[in-house]
Parts: sequence; C-alpha cells; structure tokens
Amino acid sequence: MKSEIAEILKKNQLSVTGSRTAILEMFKKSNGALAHADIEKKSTEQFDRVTIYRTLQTFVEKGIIHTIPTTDNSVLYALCINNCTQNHHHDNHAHFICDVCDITFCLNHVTIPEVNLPEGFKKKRADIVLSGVCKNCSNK
Amino acid sequence: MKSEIAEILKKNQLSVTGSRTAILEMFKKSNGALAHADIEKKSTEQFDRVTIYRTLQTFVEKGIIHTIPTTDNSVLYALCINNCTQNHHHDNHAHFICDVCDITFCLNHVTIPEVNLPEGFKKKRADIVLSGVCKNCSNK
DNA sequence: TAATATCTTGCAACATTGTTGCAAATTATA
DNA sequence: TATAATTTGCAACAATGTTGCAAGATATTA
Repeated sequence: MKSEIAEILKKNQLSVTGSRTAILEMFKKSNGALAHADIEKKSTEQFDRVTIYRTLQTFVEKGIIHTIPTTDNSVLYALCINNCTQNHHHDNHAHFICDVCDITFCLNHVTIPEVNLPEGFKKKRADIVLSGVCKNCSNK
Repeated sequence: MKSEIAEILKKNQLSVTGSRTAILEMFKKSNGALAHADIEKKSTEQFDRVTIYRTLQTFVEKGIIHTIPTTDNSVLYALCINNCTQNHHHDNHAHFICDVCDITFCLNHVTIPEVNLPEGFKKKRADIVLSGVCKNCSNK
C-alpha cells in the first residue's frame, strides 16, 4: 500500500512526503469523495490547512483526483480511476450523492448518455450529478 | 415589468421590497446564472451582503430560483422557469457553462436522458453540467 | 387613512473558508 | 553526505458565509 502510493506520486513527478502519502491514502481507503474539511478533521495526523489546500490542488493538476460539482457550496474530490493525466481529465464523470448517508460515489461504470444540445453549443465536458438513496441505505 | 415581478413575489407570500424586486429583476434581465458576487457588484443599488444572502435563500426556498452545481467552488443561481413550487423543484436540470465567456445557461429544453444506475441506487434528482463553447462564442 | 402587527433590512460581530509570502524543514540529486 | 530543489507550516490577510438585534419598511385591520 505504502509503496503503491509512493509509486503514484513518483509517476507524477511529485516528491513523496508525509502529507501527500497520508492524504492519498485517505482517498484510497475512502469509499466516497472527500471534502477539504473531511481531510482536515478525519486524518489521524494533523496537517496545516494550507498544506491540504495545496496538496489537493496539486493532485487535481496532476490528474490524480478530480473535483465534483455539488448543488450546495461544497467542493468534493475523488480519485481518478485511471488514465487521467495532467490537465487532461476524463471528459465525463457521473457521481451519485446519497441523501441519507451523504456519501458521494463515483459511478465509473456508468456511461453518460448523449445530450441534445441546442444548435451552436459545443460540448467539451459533461458532469452528471445524481442524488437519491444509495445501495447501502436502501437496504436498511 | 415592475408589476410582473411584484406578482411573482406576492404569489409566493413575500413582501414586495426594494431589494427583492431589484434582485429578481436582475435575474429576469440576465441571460445566464448569477453568483452572489455578481449581484453584489453589478447591481446599481447597493445592498447589504447579508440581505443578498437572505434574499437568495428565500428565493430558493420558494422555488423562484435554483442553485447550479459547479466544479469550482462557486455557487450559481438561476431562475426556475415555471412550476417550481416551494421545496419542490424540478427534479432535472441541465446547465451549460461556456469556457470562453463564462456565462452559465439553463438548458430548459434539454431532456435529460436516463442513466443506468447500479443496482440498489434510487435516483431522485439529476443535474447535468455541461461545459464547452456556447452559441455566441462559437460564432465569433 | 391611521394604527398596529408582521416582516425585512442593515449593522456589528463573528465563524469559516481560501490565498499569499517567506523562512525552516524535508526530500531528491549528484 | 553535501547541495539543490521542493514542500511545509506559520503568519497575516482576503473573501465568504452566519447570527442576533434594533430600526425601518411593508402589510393588515379597523
């Protein structure tokens, strides 16, 4: 695990540091998306707020994680499964936010259907944000 | 115009006040979504920041406007075209953010296609956020 | 229309979130 | 191991969002 994470960092020309390793590990272990606040509060080690901001920013730039749009004013981050390279994220992302447990899932296997845009509009990227009740919560 | 706006407010059991009228007018005149900062900066009259926050919040609760999720950490608001009643917004919204002019369009006529969710997930609401180049900008 | 009740606004004070510069510490390189 | 390059944490600040409360505006009733 440790070395796997170090590999990812090295592959992206990033120094392997304590905070980067720990934060990336949190993403690997989490089954959903994380907000800045989650990382600040839930990490065992204590990192400076600034460090977390900069780490997340770096990870986004390198294509290790991506941001998820939400209807409220929170920013969520989640691991890019694969193939996202620097400044060249996948063009399509589907996410599901559970109204009950509030966990955000990346639906990597969901294919985003084509949308009929009005004439003249050229699409580059599509985000779908679904909300409702997730698998775990509907089984209770 | 003035009276049309007053009508909307009355229909929603809201007192017709200067700030509400002016802010709602801004939405009517704007061809895209507005952020809190837009209203604070672009309005001719000067409103207290708190008033703007509370007005937007009230409008969202009444179903006059709705929020739009964005990948960065900004919150956008746009008029609900019709039928959105209190706490019962339309379940589907499609929006288009232009990378060039940065205007956000509500695509009211775009029907959101069905997404194949993994088993156990129950969808209540769907937001689609597309980005690319809008009609105006691609004609230049 | 005037008096009263209700609601809305603006101010102040505060909490949270995000940004920048810089010195000290850490990591990578030779 | 020494040096260069990068990263971190602190401080200071800027921007954004929240709450309580008194003064003002709007709606309601007679």
